Amino acid sequence: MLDVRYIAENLEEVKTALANRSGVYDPDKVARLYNRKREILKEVEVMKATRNKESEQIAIKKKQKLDATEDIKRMKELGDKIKNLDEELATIEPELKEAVLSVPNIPHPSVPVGKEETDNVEIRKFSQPTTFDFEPKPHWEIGEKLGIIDAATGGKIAGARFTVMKGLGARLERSVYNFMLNTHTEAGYEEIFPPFMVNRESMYGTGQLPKFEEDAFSVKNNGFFLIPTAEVPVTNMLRGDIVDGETLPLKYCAYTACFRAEAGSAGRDTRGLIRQHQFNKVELVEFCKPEDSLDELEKLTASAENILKLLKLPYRVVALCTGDIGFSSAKTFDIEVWMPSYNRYVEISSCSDFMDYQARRMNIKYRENGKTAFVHTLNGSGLAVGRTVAAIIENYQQADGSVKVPDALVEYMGCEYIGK
RNA sequence: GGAGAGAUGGUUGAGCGGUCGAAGGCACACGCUUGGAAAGCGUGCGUACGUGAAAGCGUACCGGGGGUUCGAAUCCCCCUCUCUCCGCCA
Repeated sequence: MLDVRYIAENLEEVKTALANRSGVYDPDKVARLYNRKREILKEVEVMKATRNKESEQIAIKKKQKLDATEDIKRMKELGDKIKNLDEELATIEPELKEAVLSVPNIPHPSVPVGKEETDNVEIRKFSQPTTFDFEPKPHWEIGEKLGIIDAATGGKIAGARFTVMKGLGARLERSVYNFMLNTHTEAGYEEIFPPFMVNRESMYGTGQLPKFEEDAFSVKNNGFFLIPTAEVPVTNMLRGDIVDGETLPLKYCAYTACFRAEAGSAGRDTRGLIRQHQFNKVELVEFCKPEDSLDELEKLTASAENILKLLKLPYRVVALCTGDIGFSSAKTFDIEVWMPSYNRYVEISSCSDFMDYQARRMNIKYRENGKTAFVHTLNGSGLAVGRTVAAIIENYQQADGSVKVPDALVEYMGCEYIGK
């Protein structure tokens, strides 16, 4: 969330900065409620100061066995007034909180201005779209034929958007995330294996709640949520903490399964591994000092890109425009891998700098030279495993229906081809 | 799931309804001392909001929420979490 006071005191500036954002939010309401809260606080704090002082006097009188009934009566009246004001505060505060939580992050000035996906800007490209001297097939057909992707059984035992990976398919899945974790830990990210379920507070912390509750799966008998991304448990590890500035940046990588209801995606990407209710992902999460965050975003994006480079998969990096960046993000790069069956680039990672937006919401600070300040948080997929597997199968497919194993994965797979 | 115990600052650990934002120890920071260190001594050491140029001052916070009271870390109620024992389980 943004700083409430900043919104109230720089209302026009905030509105201008958010002008190119999509969504509904009401900074005016934030300012109005904040100003009212301030008025009440001013009034009630003076009253409380009086009460505290006089109550002390009552204590002294009582100790001296003097009569204090008059003072007690006065304080009782004051107490009622305080109670009334406190009650008004108690109604304003949740409203204010809700209002400020609904205001999205301010895009960084370097973010391209635009309304939608088509206004995103390609930043760089690695390699060229794969060419074939035969008619390439989509990964779900290749996978089914090789007996490594079984959508039908997934549907039988769970439902639509669930898949069973078998044999070398299951091994490919495992190889890919092991390869990712090894690569990232060698690059200095600390490996985390978090819970796949989290409590409600954690979902609020990273912003999945309250706005996007329908996108998440929840567990009926205890109120937990299945994590939609490792960002949720890993970022929340530091919720409410003040860390020593010298430990920054803190860089984590985590493999988890991810669970998404995919509400509102009916009919989209119904075949293959692109859009599942459960998928594997390796996530990169970082906490750093404010002055470093834009550089760190570049590095984090490079770390994610490195996986595709090592796998020799063609990709491009896109800077999302103001209308397309996520709600909490100040700046986002998407990494898109070439997917022959789609005949276009498909998102495989989204790397975002949230600045202090998440940190303020989660109250994560660092201390340096005796002062505390909010950290900056960043995260990015490094990468989505299912989509990587799909991209490997499609880009490495051979004329005979087999799939060549990328050089970087041969040692993990223990073979050079799937289906030979 | 059953029974019991507990939750206080970075940590440990006191705290009779009143001068308690909270003793003491440890850790940490600075200074003195020293050739240098250790020890010793001294000083400092929570967060947020508000106000102020600053020092400071005000308010709130002792797991979370509610209540009693002129006044709550302390009393009452609800919730959450942790620990011990039992059961079950990987």
